[in-house]
Amino acid sequence: MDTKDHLLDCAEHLARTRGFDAFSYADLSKEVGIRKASIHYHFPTKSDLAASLIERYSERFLGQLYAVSEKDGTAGHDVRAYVDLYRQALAKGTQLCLCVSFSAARDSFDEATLARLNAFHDRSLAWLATVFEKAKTDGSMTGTLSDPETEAHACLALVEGAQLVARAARSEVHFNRAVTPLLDRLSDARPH
Amino acid sequence: MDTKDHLLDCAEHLARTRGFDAFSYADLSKEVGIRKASIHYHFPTKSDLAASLIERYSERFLGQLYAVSEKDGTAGHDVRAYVDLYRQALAKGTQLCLCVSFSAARDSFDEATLARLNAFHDRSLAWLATVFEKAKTDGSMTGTLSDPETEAHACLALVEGAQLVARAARSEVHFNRAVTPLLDRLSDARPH
DNA sequence: GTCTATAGTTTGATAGAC
DNA sequence: GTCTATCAAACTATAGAC
Repeated sequence: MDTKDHLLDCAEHLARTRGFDAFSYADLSKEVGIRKASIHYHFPTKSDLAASLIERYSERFLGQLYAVSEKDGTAGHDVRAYVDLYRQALAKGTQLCLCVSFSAARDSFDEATLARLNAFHDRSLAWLATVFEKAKTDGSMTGTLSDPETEAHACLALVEGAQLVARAARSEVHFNRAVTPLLDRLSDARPH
Repeated sequence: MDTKDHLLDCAEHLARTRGFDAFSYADLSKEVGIRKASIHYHFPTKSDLAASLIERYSERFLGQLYAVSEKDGTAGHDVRAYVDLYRQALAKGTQLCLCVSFSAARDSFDEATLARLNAFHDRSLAWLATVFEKAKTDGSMTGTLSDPETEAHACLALVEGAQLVARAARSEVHFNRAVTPLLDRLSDARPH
């Protein structure tokens, strides 16, 4: 079971740097240190690997979001934590988060994996909507004119796009620049 | 020269739907109606094809942007036209624009193609910055608190992310929802 | 669970006829 | 310019020994 996790770790790294369609079992074999055939024992097809990757990523990431919102801080704090997760995943401009990588390769996946990808986005949007709903009452954000669901869609698109463009330029600065107007709307905004 | 354009058209379509790493010369051959070997006459390597694709796309898209800003309308009008270009490229949730597709596959390209991709983003950002600069004086946008370059980064990230997420869900509505807060800041905003 | 060996297919790319 | 024919390499996946 330890080998399986190691395989998932390396496969996730390859998917986030090269893209899911741009790495093979041979590449994965080299990174993990076992033979190609042994990978097929754990993940019979690459499609199985994709399903396991998005499932693990989704649980892990959403778990982090729920941990943030359980802390009972301001909505501004929650939004900042959300943006921080995407900045961390960017890894100084070298990687995408798995959901951005998988979104780009969406036509390569089967229905089960696509369903999990869509479920991840839906649950992210639901989490964000509750945060923006909270912002309406705790006063931790300024200029929240649109309804919470709409703000949620805009926030998700912003961080995913910021990550994509920043990785293309290999520049964390591009990410920070793109999210500045959002972070500036938080009333507990720190100087930058 | 007509065959070359036809090849570029089909290759662009494949890159924008499946991804650059997920189509082959065999796939392209079927769409265009000539044999694989004939494609190599026009584009000796797939790397040459990538370079031609991003060059043509960049000239075409930036040409459309300059045509918009030459019209001497409000900044609000320019931003709306910019968002419209990305909505059109989304094709009802079925395609990405080439720059989003290429950004995701960036590690598959050589230096020349990467330079053209980065140049496209830089020129887009420059165009957007002049638009947001104009917005400061013509009063066609509300709540423009950040400086023009920062607003440009946020706008680019928003439309690219909105397109990526909307295509993943095969839903134009996701795109429209994500860009609503931006469009609502335009003083000539239409009801929706 | 991991290995060697290999099947069967597809990949990007080339040679040479027309 | 397009074709047929072909290449070597890489691909996903399987069989069977250990």
